Amino acid sequence: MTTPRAERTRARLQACALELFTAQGYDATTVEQIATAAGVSHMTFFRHFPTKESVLVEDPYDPLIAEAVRAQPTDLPPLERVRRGLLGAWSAVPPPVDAETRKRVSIMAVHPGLRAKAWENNQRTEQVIVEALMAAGTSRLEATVAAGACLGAIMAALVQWGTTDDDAPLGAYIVTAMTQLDPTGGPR
Amino acid sequence: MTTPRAERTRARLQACALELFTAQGYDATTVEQIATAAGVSHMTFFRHFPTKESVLVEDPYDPLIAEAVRAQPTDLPPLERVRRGLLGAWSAVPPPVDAETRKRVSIMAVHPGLRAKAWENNQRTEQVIVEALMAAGTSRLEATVAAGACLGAIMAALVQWGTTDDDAPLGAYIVTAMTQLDPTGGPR
DNA sequence: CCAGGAAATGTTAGTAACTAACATTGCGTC
DNA sequence: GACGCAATGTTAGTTACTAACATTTCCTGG
Repeated sequence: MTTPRAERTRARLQACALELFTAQGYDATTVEQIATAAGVSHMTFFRHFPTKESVLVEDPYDPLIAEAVRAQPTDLPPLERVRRGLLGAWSAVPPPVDAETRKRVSIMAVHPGLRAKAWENNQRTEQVIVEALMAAGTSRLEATVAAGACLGAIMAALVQWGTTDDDAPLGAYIVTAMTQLDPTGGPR
Repeated sequence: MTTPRAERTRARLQACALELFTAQGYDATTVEQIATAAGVSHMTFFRHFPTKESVLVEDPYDPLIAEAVRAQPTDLPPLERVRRGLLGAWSAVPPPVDAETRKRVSIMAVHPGLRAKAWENNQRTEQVIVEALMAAGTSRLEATVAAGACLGAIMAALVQWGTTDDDAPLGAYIVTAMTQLDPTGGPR
């Protein structure tokens, strides 16, 4: 039900923000500047994005991931279920990764504060995975640890992908990360 | 070389902060209030702690961890080296965990923003582990993923310990977390 | 005991990310 | 073309944090 006008200003804000961030750096860019560049006031910015960082992130894949984890056979250990679930979710519905995505990740990857904020998002994903596991009888501690480990690994891979020059696809990094958590050592 | 006077005000600030946080919540407590409670100005607060959150955290164990990881046999896979290193560092020099520590962790555990900030600290630890692994010839990607996975698991265990009522020692949670990453399934 | 100097703290003024309350403008519908 | 609601603007705050400079406190040597 989002109005087309709102959607346009939202996109404009995102584009201007990305441009300014790459041009002069994240910290050196103020919300006021972004808003002005997009032709709106700073209040409008905050109506579309709750925080300055949120203009860089968006990640509506949580339900998908939860489903993929839930679909794993319950006789596997929790860590393995999360590992296969994440891998499966990725290969089933690979999110679009374009040049803009890369730019966004790059900005985040080199900025400790932003990486931390990105982790805040991860926490929501973690919650979702934990619930999926607990629904199958796993204890909360085991579930949280399994989710934390896998997401920690994926986050690390994401940051690496964002800082390297090499133009391998993000998917390759994700697969590497998850394979490393394979107790069998995975395919060699 | 820290002067005794400075050390005392630092401690006073920490104590007052903890008290106010537990009494009225982290967000509802202003730095000004903490400073006033400690009998100093807000500038003094920031001279001792770079940010508001930093009054809750401190974690000078990075060198220890790096050493423990470095000491692992290099023919083990990276993840296993980190896993054993962290487990070893913990059992070798368990940090003092008192009621105050628990209070601090509790405050952090229920506050998403604070958890994210705590992750910012983790990143420094991650860096240290990555360097230790790379010194033994591991690729940066593999090293980062191994460190990210283990720290993600430990972080998850820490948060669980901070939110549960059960008074099991933190060490038990850490061991559980690391055991879950054991590819052999660990001791049953 | 007191003077000198450095470390710790205070004062003041400023920036930037947010928030709340209320006014205004644009845009589709009847 | 008026009406009504969503999107935006204005204004005035609060709070974390920084910089520059003034002041106090405390230790040390004479």
